[in-house]
Amino acid sequence: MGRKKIEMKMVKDSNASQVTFSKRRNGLFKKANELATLCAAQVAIVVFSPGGKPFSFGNPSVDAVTQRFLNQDYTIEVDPEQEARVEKLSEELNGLLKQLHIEKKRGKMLDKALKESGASRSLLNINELGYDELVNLKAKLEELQRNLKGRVNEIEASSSLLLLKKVANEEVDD
Amino acid sequence: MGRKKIEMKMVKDSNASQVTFSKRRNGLFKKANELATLCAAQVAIVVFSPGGKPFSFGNPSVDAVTQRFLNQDYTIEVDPEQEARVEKLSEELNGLLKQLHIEKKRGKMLDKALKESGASRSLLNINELGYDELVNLKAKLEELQRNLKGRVNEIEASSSLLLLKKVANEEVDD
DNA sequence: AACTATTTATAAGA
DNA sequence: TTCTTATAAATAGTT
Repeated sequence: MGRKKIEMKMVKDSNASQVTFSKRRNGLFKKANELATLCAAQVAIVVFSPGGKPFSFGNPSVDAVTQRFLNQDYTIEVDPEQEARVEKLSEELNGLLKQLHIEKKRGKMLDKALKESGASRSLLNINELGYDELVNLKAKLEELQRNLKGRVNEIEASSSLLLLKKVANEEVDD
Repeated sequence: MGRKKIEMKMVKDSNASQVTFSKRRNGLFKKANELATLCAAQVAIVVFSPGGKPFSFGNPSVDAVTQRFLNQDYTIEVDPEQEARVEKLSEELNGLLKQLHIEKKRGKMLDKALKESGASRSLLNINELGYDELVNLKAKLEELQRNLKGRVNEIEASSSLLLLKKVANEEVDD
């Protein structure tokens, strides 16, 4: 759909391919969003770029759709040995969760203390910054934002697909 | 893209909606296929129709994309020791999921054969004995998944705090 | 299911 | 990267 018709299956030079990927990924996600909005459907998409970076779209969320897949479950055959391993894994994960919880609390306390002691001072400092310094700070914040956004995408996609994997093995059709 | 422009978010009469859903789902999957073919990208899509029926698209397969996601490193600023443990747990879980899938397929085949033979389910000792255990395992896996999801959330929250703190510090330093 | 009138997506180009 | 534009492709309403 453009200046010329393109044939399928070409691995153009990586530069142009990157542009095409970016455009078409946006298009795909837009279509998915329209499908969800227009038809009250639930949609989850995960894409790996040629460079290996993950992207995801979900309505209401990748996770929600995933959960729904999980719940339309089938009978499962059990192996007692497996059951024991799963139990062990659960315990280990619980242990990790406790540690993480502790660390998280510690981080929050530090953050809170930081804000209380230095918040107003920081604002004053910002006012005293020169133009170049402000530009610098802005760039840093933007980079931070991009990094965090990408991170969140990856985390969501990873955890969601962990759930998806069990059930989405065969393609379903009318 | 049609006779008239349509506004987003309308729950038309269920009949027309069904047609729209079908058309657009096909379009979405086609786009996904083009993206995968053209850009050597991997794509996985799952859709629930308004009627609640599941559809999926995958290239090279939903399962393959899923596997790749699983093998990704999505930890952030965790201490190395924990990171190693989580990695190990992920691998173990991955293995369990594989086995689970195999067992699930076997269960389906057995079930199908059973129905075709017309035999009563209660006559199948092995299957019947395993049922409670199967339910048990299913519940445990779901719990495990919830735990893992919670852990990812915590990692995300922790990293956010760390990053915010870092910026605040840089801010003061400047 | 097919058929168009239109809208939308996008390949190239800037 | 972002925008512009010519054209291909998707699709809403119709038959």
